[in-house]
Amino acid sequence: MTIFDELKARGLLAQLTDEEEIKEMINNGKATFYIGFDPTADSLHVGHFMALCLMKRLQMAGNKPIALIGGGTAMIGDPSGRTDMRSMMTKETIAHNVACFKEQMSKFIDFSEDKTLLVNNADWLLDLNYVDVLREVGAHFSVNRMLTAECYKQRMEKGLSFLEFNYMIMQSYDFYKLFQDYGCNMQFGGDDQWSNMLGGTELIRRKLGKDAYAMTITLLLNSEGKKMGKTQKGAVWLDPNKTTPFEFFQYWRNVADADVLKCIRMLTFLPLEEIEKMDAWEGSQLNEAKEILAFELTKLVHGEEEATKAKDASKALFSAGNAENMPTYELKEEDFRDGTIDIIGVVASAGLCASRSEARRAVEQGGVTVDGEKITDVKTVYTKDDFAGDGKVVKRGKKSFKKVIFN
RNA sequence: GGAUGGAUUCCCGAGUGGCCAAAGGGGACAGACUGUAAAUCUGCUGCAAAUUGCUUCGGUGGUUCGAAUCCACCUCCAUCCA
Repeated sequence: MTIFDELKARGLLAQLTDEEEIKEMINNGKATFYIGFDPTADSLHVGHFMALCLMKRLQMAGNKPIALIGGGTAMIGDPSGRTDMRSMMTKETIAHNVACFKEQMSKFIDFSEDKTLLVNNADWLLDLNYVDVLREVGAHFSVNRMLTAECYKQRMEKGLSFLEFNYMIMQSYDFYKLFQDYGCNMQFGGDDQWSNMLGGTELIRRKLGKDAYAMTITLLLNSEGKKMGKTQKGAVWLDPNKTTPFEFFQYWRNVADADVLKCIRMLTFLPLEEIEKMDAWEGSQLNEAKEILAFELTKLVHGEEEATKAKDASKALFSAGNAENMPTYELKEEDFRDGTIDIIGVVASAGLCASRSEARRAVEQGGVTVDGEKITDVKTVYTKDDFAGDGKVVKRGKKSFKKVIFN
């Protein structure tokens, strides 16, 4: 199976400028492509992960990848897919994020021996001269045309600053620059980047009279049409300090029935034949598929050892096993008052609830369990000895829990 | 620069002197049912040493016994005019 067919079968391809041409190029390893990552946070998330996987797949097929970190474009802020204005980031924040991105990326992509090029568009964008850019690049863009682009249309109602309006031009310039300096003839990105990417191919055609191609990856949406990889608390990060391997595992373990197969197909490297077999699964059998998805992804992101640990911890929690790999909270001296701590204090201190009020509610509603025993009396009190040794397993709701100890 | 409308809790949105920790909806959380899914039903949703106290309605001052609500100034947003 060719790489193109595989990408297609996995449902990864969204829009292409020229299907036949792109197919020919990537199947034969003739593409030098780039994917841009704007450092808008200090960690990569699932969306970036998909792009990195694509990079890897194409690289394995002999194509040459360029990872572009948008240290320059982040100064502007991409309005695509946003209904409100991005808050501007300080230059210091961006610099810090760039460093974090670089480090994380090197875990997924091999940058040795020029296998993958890593560039930062701050290196060329920051030195641009305003008037020169207007004359050389701005002249090739029609405002009328730009305004009809989907990403701006959405913002016409809520407001769009001139700063953000220029984002497309900056990204187009990136492509033009990479085309000239590195022979980069293709750009990949999320589907929300489509208009920005077309800007680049068009700029290249107008300025150089040459063809460049663009292709977008399907955005990972759940059955309700919302972007996946987001929780109430924010994104699902790849940085284990921001989203622990266990939380990461649980996120995928808990996806809806309707979304499992799609996720497995798009995110994992499992062979398509195996995935096709799972297609026949239904009902509670899908639980197995969810576990496979969670394990595979955790393995890709955090390594096999962490993935196994997360799997064991999850098993221990939901089907009684050993509590060895559970997340643990160690009570501190100041958590106790007069040598004791009430159940509310335990739940709140361990971080299972954001406040004591919330913890109180959880207990009152019968959502708190200590060592498998439901606690409904808010006045229940514990001593330090209760948490000695192996401590106690405190659960809030079905899925939040911690082993609480005191030494 | 001018005119008008606006800013309320996680989000949308009511409230226009006391009955307001603030209607209603969404989301989130918890319970029941289940398969760690979905749907449905119920509860709950500012904080705390919790029949009470404290802090919140863009910001700062003011009027008043009492302000989300009235006044002044400021900041930001939208629409129209330039």
